[in-house]
Amino acid sequence: MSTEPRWRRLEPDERRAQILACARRLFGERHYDAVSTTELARESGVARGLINHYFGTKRELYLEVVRELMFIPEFAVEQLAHGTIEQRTAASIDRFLTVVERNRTMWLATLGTGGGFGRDPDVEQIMQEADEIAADRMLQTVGLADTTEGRAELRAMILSFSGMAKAATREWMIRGSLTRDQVQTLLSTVLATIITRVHGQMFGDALLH
Amino acid sequence: MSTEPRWRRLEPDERRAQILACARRLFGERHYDAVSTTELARESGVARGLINHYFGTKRELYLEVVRELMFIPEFAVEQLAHGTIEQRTAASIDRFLTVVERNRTMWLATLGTGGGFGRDPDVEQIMQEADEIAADRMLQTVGLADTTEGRAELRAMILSFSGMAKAATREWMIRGSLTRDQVQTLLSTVLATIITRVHGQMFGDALLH
DNA sequence: CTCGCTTGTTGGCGGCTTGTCAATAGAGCC
DNA sequence: GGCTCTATTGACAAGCCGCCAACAAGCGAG
Repeated sequence: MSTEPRWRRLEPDERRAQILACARRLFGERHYDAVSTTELARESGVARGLINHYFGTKRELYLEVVRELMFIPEFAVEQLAHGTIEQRTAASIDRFLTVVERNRTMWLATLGTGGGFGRDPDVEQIMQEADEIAADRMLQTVGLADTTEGRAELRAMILSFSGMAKAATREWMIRGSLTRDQVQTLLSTVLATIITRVHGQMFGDALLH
Repeated sequence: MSTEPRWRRLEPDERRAQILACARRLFGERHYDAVSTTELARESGVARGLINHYFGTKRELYLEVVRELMFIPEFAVEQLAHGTIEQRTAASIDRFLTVVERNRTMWLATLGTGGGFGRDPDVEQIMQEADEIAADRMLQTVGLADTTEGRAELRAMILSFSGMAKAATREWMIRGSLTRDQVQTLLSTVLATIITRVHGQMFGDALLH
């Protein structure tokens, strides 16, 4: 009789990726404790114990999924260093929205609740790191990466701004209460305002041109 | 010998509130599945089964906590209908920050991560409802409650704005990267910009005075 | 071709979790 | 005191998770 193996032996990376993909799907459609490791294993076509072997804990697997989702959309950073502040912010926002539009599914997944009760320090930290990377990228894109005066404050305000960017894209893509053009106008106007008026008012406006 | 009762019989509302308070505390300091109903019951000084009796499910108890946290800070809505738009937004933001500062703990708990993977439709919906109430309240406070033209869009933009408000208060209260005054300047300037420039540009600016 | 080694993978055990439900016992009322 | 109502308990069954010893896929050496 044919002795076909009962299971295939995969490279760790491969198996890991396979489980991770499955976890991404399940955690994407239901919340944490409505997904059991038993189901996770069954869907992955794998023994339950293997999940612990690769990720230690259901929770760690979950965090891995979050981490993966947050850091993926690293769109090309391109210097748009010419033009007025208004032009630069407009171009920057346009680029941002295009990327968001293109990675729609992924982006919606990372959006989640939009400021939740989560109260999960680990998730919180992952988000924060991702946000900071995004903020620095934004500073760079607008061509203010090497601002010295009030740099920390500017960065903090960009971080705040990104809270609005998330909420606005949600209005656009999920609720449909704003069009893309309206979001474009809203975000670029506000970003320009933050840089010129708010930051300018606080620290003088040497950085405007 | 003295026959003191082994447990006191309380009014349903009272017992409910007691458990809820305890749940608020525990869910506040640890994430969902790190809190067991056993612990919840022990801390509440109550049998485990009673939790199910009152809330049905651990998860429903959790959602109840979220709901309570989101809707509590209903600060007095006071018409600030005089002054320029700038003055009104400034006053409105000042009021907002004062309330936040006063209910610091509560607010931080509701803040959470600021746009998470949560992926919990129930929590999501609760947040959304709370946000909409807050947005309407904001419209009212600034004295634009009865705007007719582009009302839906204005509301959507206020909702987006509240994403920034949350992020900014986080920068201020948790990370300390902005002072309260800076947040005040940032938020009121941006809010005024949204109303006058952005909304004004889209729909004409009949509503400015 | 076979043996043997490495290590990816399994399967079941132990402890703990959660929802249910019949039984229990506060506390107000007559 | 006794009766009733129902808030509350406690134990039970099902299921979940982390652990770990045993198993076997696949590869290289002889």
